[in-house]
Amino acid sequence: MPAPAVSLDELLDQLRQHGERVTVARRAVLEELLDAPGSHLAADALADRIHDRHPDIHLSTVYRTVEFLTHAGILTEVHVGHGPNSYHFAADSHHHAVCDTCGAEVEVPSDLFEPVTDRLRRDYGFAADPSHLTITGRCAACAAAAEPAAASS
Amino acid sequence: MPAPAVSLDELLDQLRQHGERVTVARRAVLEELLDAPGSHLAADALADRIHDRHPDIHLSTVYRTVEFLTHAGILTEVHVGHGPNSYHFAADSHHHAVCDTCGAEVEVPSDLFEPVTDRLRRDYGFAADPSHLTITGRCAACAAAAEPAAASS
DNA sequence: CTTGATGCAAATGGTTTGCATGTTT
DNA sequence: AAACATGCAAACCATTTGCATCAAG
Repeated sequence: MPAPAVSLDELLDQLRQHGERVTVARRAVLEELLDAPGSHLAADALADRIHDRHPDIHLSTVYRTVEFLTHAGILTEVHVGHGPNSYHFAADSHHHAVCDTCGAEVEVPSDLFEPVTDRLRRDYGFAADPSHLTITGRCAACAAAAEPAAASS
Repeated sequence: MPAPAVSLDELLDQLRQHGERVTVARRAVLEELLDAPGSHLAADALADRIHDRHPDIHLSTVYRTVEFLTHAGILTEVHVGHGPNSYHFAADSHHHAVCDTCGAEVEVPSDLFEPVTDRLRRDYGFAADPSHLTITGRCAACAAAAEPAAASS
């Protein structure tokens, strides 16, 4: 289980050192993300959690904050096939495989795409950034349920 | 250059054989996709092209049509990082690497993700379907422009 | 005090949907 | 004629933005 690679204080210091302001919203976003299961949340879900303690923090602020933190290199924005984007710490590099059928998420190591990025660089000079990627498909359970016939003999 | 793997008539027959109706919109969508550069278009662009000959075909119909054709197994829906989804023939399997900076698209062979899908299956039992994936990053030109310093020595 | 972040509401872009009508079979 | 696809307008969702206000430095 990948523990958060950094602490809240470290992150806030990192901001201050770059001359960026530490605001309630920024602290709140980082806090919630730090103790989110899997450390990744969509803006919507993030706002919901933040509202428990800071009912005044607006969803648009959450959007602006994750955008800011992403540009600051602290967060990574992940594009999930359909569904909203989600955010996790850039330091905690990993990918997700999301089941189209049941929505289950499998966390996969960050080097999964190495063969892909290597080949893209070698063959096309393309510097791929797979950090935004989410793989879709069928999880083990759903795959088994979907093709019971194919499992025989 | 990957020529269309199937002809319009074959596709229409395929529909008829499954008891599905052949309509003006379906024919139009298939026609435009067949002669689109790279054989992939977003719903919006698809509608624009269709409007040249069929100004009456509504954008929502295009959406319903590509959805239908996707479920019918004829098209594949591709999720591009930001930007709208695009559609291409399922038979013409390939992926795209899209440059974050200039928007250039590199077409890459369909087996690119094989190491990824293999590993997901082996390690997680996850039946990945990479056909919807688009890789983002920097194309050769933009990567070179972005890091001139790193190229020295 | 100055710059920059936030709340709110309203706009945006992509996509979906309800319903009456038109088309395919 | 029956079933289904379509046009249109309106709804929807995720996200962005303008602007006046507020807070961090």
